[in-house]
Amino acid sequence: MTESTDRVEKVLDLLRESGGRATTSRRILLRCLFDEGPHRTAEELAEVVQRVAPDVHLSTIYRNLDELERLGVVVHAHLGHGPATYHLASETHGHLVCEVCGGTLEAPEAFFSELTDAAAREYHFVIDPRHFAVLGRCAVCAG
Amino acid sequence: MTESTDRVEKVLDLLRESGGRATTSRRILLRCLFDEGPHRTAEELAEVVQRVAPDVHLSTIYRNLDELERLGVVVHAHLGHGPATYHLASETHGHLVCEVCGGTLEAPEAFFSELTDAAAREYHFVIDPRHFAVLGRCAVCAG
DNA sequence: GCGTTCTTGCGTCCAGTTCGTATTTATGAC
DNA sequence: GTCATAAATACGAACTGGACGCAAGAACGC
Repeated sequence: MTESTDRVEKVLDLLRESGGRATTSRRILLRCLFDEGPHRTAEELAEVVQRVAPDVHLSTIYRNLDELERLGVVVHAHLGHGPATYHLASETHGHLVCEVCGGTLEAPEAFFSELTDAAAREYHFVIDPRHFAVLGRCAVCAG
Repeated sequence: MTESTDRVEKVLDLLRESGGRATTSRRILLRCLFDEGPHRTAEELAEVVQRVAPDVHLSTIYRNLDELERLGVVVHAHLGHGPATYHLASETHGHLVCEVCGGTLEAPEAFFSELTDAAAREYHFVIDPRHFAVLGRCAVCAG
């Protein structure tokens, strides 16, 4: 608990350094991001935040997530259809998402390195495997 | 023109075979799909169709695209943010989409084969590289 | 032709997200 | 501590992309 509080305050310092302010809703949101698992949608985060501070509005969550993303603290990813999910930038990875059951597999960035290299070589294109999921069928649904 | 008319009629035959009907709006939509370039959004297609038949409703476009997809004539792909794009199933390929400028590169399915193989090997996951784009930065925007 | 069934147009509704605005709040200067 | 000021907030409304229900219209088999 104390550890995640430390990390929260570190990010708030970062916010202040860039002209932002350390507000209650940001503190709670950050706590949730550090304590809860990854792949949280804005709505899910809002729900958790609102258990502590019911007045925090969903649009505040969105704006704070935007701000945190601009600071490089969180990133969002689109895992197929449906809402975007947010997680800490320090925990990035690629995603394999099943089109049938919606299950997601996390794959290390290294898993995409061959494709990334090929894209750079053949198209001078720098792939970011984190922002969008790679879709397909999982072991169960493909069988 | 005559050639694409032939192709349109062939699809309409397919529709009839599966219990569907050959309607004016479907004829025009198919004409657009064959004549216009790929990567058309439903809205763009609606605009083109409506130049010929202004009464065709956007929801009709959606429904017909769904139906054509069920028949395997067209497929849709999500190229990053924004609306889905539709193109002929015979012209499938993967997409590399630039997050900065929005430009899209088409890559043959073979380009993804190593990743596809690795996913099958390591995760028993069957990748479909066509449905969602791979995001990143194009040569210009990465430079 | 004629009835059946499919399709269409229209309006409405939905999720996910963004935006405008008046009000509140954190922060630095005193 | 107090105060001015700029930043953030709550709230609601708007917006985009798309799905849906329904009554009216159009294709098709006979």
